[in-house]
Amino acid sequence: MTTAAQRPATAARTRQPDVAVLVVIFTVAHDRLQALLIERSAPPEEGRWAVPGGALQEDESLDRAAVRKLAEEAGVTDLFLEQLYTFSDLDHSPPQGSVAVAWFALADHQRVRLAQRSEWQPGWFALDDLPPLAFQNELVIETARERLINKLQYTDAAYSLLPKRFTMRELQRVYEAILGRTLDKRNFRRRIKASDFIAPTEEFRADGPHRPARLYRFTHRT
Amino acid sequence: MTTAAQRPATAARTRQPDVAVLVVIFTVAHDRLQALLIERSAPPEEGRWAVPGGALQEDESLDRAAVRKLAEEAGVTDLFLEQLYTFSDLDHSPPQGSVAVAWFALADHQRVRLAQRSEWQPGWFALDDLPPLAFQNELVIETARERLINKLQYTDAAYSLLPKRFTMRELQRVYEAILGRTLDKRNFRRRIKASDFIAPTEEFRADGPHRPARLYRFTHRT
DNA sequence: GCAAAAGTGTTCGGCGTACACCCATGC
DNA sequence: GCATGGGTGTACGCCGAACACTTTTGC
Repeated sequence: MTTAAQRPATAARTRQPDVAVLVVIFTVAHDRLQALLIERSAPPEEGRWAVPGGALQEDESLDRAAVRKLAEEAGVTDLFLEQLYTFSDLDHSPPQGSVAVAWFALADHQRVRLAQRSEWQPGWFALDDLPPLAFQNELVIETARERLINKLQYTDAAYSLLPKRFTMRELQRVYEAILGRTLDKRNFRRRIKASDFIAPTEEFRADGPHRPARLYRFTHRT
Repeated sequence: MTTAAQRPATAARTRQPDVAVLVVIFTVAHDRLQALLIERSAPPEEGRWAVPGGALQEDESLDRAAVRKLAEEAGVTDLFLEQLYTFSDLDHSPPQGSVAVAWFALADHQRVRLAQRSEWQPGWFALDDLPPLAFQNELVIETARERLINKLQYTDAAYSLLPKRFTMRELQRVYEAILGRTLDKRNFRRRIKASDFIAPTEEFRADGPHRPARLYRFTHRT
């Protein structure tokens, strides 16, 4: 026996389950980690909020479906997007077998342009202040948050949460919002500088009665 | 818009793609990391080998499908099994949209009882000596190997590769086979003992003209 | 000149790594 | 008594964490 992809026609007693793609879209705004949610204005689970998602379109690969969702809901492309986990039976209503492939994305809040619709309006919610969610989406979001915290330790994933030029302090605030704790300024700067993820520019930004801050850029992407 | 699981009937221009479950089953035998493969005795990809898998059965969740596959192919239950990644279009034959949810499992070689069939015979292959594979299964296996190496660093995943009682040397050989390099005996023992994954027993095993080895057991599982 | 945020160095403990010898046994 | 694998301790470099003061600017 082998996979359906490998031998589609011969397996006994199978069915073709629903396959959905979910995209947890994170941003950091007002020093808080936020997720994009959409209000369900019709049953089932009417009035609750849910992670953006939808069925796989015809002849569409998973990655392209995730990219499409991101463009549809947040009007952005070309940012951090990674597969998270594939959930089964999130609606836990027998008969079982529904499959939802969850992804998570990181978006610079300033660049996002939310979809405008008459129904199913989207909105940002801080992770520590989520509304009632549909379909066990708490689980999906929490899984995404854990992965994000992990990714942050050893990748430059944060590039996707900030504009092209940013100050060290802004970067630190992003890290603090995600990790949910304050960081020591000196240790943070040393660690980040040693990481090679970012490089200094010759630009500075003055925004108050204090010394202007040097601007940095990510080296790897954007 | 929301997930198919969440709103199955309304998405436009969707299809129900094939959903398969793949299980990469690893074992360590003869000091080598090996994977279970099945020979395809019919087209497509006849004569090539593939990771065990099959279509999701009716009303079956992904986890149960993976557990079932493991029992069918290797005759084992109750071992390390973790979702790996969900691949799209492994057969890369348009029309696209096939979905394969890959898992990986670790099995004690001594406990495995391979399925006996007239066709589609299974066999073990060392990872550094794989036969020609079907459907980009190299990618699946390599992804699994990377995850396994990672898991080994900070979990007790190896519990599933060894019998209930084992010597330090046996454990070290398992680690060495997976990591692909030799380890320092003293450092290995210190690190493992500090990890709390294992505990010493009062049993010893004598198997040659030398000092008998103390047997250990995993604390967390088995 | 003062308020406000930017920027910078040192100390310490834990952890991974390198490395060499004695111990218990079977024959 | 010797060959064979089991079993142990120390020194060092790196990294993350704790911690306080000086610099530059606007008003």
